[in-house]
Amino acid sequence: MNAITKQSARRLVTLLRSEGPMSRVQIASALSVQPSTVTRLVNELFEQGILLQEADPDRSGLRGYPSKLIKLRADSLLSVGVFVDPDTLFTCTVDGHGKLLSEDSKSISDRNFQAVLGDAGRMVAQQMADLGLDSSNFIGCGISYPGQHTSKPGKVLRTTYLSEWPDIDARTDLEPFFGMPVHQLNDAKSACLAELLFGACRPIRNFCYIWLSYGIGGGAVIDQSLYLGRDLTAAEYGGLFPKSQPRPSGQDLLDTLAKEGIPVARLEDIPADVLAGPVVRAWVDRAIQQLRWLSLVISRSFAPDAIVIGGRLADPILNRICAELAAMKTLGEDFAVQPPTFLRAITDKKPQLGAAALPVYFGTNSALLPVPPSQSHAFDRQAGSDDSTPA
Amino acid sequence: MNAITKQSARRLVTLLRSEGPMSRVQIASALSVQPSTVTRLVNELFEQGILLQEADPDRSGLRGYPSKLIKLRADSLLSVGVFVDPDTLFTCTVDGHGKLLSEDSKSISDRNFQAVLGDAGRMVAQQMADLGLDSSNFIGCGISYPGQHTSKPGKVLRTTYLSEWPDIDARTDLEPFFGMPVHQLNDAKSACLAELLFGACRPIRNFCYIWLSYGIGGGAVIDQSLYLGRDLTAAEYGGLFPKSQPRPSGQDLLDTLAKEGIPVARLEDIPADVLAGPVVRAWVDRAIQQLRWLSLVISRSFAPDAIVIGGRLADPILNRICAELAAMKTLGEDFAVQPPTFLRAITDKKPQLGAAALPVYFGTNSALLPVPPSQSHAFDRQAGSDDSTPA
DNA sequence: AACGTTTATTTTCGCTATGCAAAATAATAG
DNA sequence: CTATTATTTTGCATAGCGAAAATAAACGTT
Repeated sequence: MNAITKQSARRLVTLLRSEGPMSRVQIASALSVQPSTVTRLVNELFEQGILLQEADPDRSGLRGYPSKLIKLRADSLLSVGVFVDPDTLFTCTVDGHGKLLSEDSKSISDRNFQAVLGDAGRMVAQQMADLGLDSSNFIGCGISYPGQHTSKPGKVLRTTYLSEWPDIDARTDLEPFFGMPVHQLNDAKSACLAELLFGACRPIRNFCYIWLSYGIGGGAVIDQSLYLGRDLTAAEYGGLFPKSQPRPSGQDLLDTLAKEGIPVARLEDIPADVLAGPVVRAWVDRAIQQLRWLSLVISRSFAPDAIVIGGRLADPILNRICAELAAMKTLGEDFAVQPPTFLRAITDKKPQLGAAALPVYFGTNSALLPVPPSQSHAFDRQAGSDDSTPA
Repeated sequence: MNAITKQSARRLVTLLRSEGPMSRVQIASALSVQPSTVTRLVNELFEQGILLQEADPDRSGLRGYPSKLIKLRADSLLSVGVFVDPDTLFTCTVDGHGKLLSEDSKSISDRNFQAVLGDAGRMVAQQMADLGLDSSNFIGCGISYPGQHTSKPGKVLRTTYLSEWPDIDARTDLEPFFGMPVHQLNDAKSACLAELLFGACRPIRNFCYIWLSYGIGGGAVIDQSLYLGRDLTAAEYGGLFPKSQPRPSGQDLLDTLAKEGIPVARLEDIPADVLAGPVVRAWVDRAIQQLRWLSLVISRSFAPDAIVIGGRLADPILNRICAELAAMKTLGEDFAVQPPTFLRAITDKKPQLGAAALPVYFGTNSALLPVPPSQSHAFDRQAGSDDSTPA
């Protein structure tokens, strides 16, 4: 009874997530539908427990029927996120606003598929029980891990660490572990969705996400919808930086540090003094030049409103990269139009959030385009018609 | 009475243009609607003179109700195209299959806006009269010329040659000259649409077009819809090749020839022996390397099914570029997925066709996505619902 | 060769969901 | 108490669906 199936209801939820609470009239205008349609949709979503209304503080004291603000109910659209780091398993539950209700982690001793997923299922079950909830309260579970998508549709990612994992079909292979619908995408695209649904990109219609982790990934959102491209390989920016060359990836940074006699195992373990030191500084300087070039490429191909920087690289590094890119007057010659805005991701340090965003996205999102085609030239003319003949 | 307003009707026309003639059942399956819906839509479009049906030759000799193929009526959806070269004005009328019904050209003596558009209007009126038609038989007029789109919405392109032209609003400033709806896009994006509607890209859902003319432009089609990006600047690939450096543009080729003592005024005027000679060969060799890099960029950002090469560069040059790109085993390191197909455009030598494609596109096209969101996980569960309470 | 059978496709029919325009309603300011 | 404004309701039109019926060929049987 509660899956959001109507296209317009999905557009409504997507709009509210993007713009925040709005009145019915504003919604109607934004979706290009009648206010009455909004009222009907909103009433249905009230009954499904997805929306709430509250008094509009901005309008108190003004004339007219007091508008009420329609907004997403925080405690609805609960979802589960599972992020599989090569070494650690992260799980969480989140509400529809992306607030963590619970989280847990466990180091991975046995990378066997059954073992990891079995652990994940048990961790999730425990968290649900602790919250007094069960799987029927959740819209689904998202699973993400680093890797590249391959051409096998519905199958899992290629990834070096988990290469012994079988080809996985989300529906048949993963759902038994969780008892709810399961969705999966790689770490970068999941993080991109977290930023879209819960993070800094909520109000941005078109953006590209540059994900700087151990590897380099990305995502592209067009009109509040993830654009995946052929074989889900759109915005795989890592492929633009050959692994044989210096590249702005976390692994490259760790390798650089090791070569300089500062061996560090994980990105999180880089000490603060090293982060502030000359080796990291020089590495970031070079990375910024490479990412400036990437930003130019993105601007000239996708022309997004914003380019978003996020990943598991240390915050000081990503902050500096973002700030310096944003400060650049131009990304290249002959820029006839404004360069895009640069934004710093805010959900990237919790990769489980990305996973948890998947069920929310696939269960509620819809392109925010007006449904009726633009009739800017609705002339009523057509060759071959016999309308000219009077009846 | 005849504008195609229904979303599903537009999807149907878009599908038929993409796939060619199909039976009603095939259409229903492709659009994810019921056969009865297709029958109703098809009947409406028969009455509007847009579709025809014919016997299905493949099915003769088989049991069962003989399916009939539904197809676009060639003599419907007539449109007018106006291409403004800096030196020459090209006009044409085309049918819905992109067949030229008439064409005309006139060298531009006075680049004044009123003068050029006045000439265009008169040329078009003459062609319509010669065909025994008038503006009511046409769905609209497209205007295109070289230049870059700017951030002014609905306004005209920036272009060096026509820089004295005023900001133009298609509806108010251009329609009076033609007495029908007018649409405009720059030369590259118009050519991209011609290829989508009339040319080699009809069956391709996602592709990127590389337009090599005096300048370098491009277009990106996602799900049979033109993706424009912010300020219509998506896929403006020229911006990836600084004008201060050698670049794969026609102007660069002419400059190169001039430097070698072979001055040529226009791309069409390069003699065959020069085209086959060493200067052009060397230039093309370098252009191919640059375009290989561009193709890598496109593959990693858009991940299209195909990359299409077209433009006003001489056919031997474009043919060689396309063939050599297609023959490359890989565009870069670490290609986990197939590189895209390379296609040679077939409508690029008639830039008026691009202009004429605009009214057809804006009047009939629609994204080919299924209208209902994919319900691969149509579980009916939702936190906060009171459905658990028995009535 | 005639005629019923099989098969695939198309159409008809009744119903539901969606959406729109106009009227009614509710709250507030003056 | 009236004007203003935003929302909701009402009545109607359209789009799309599922199921059943109708249709058009070819096959099999006599």
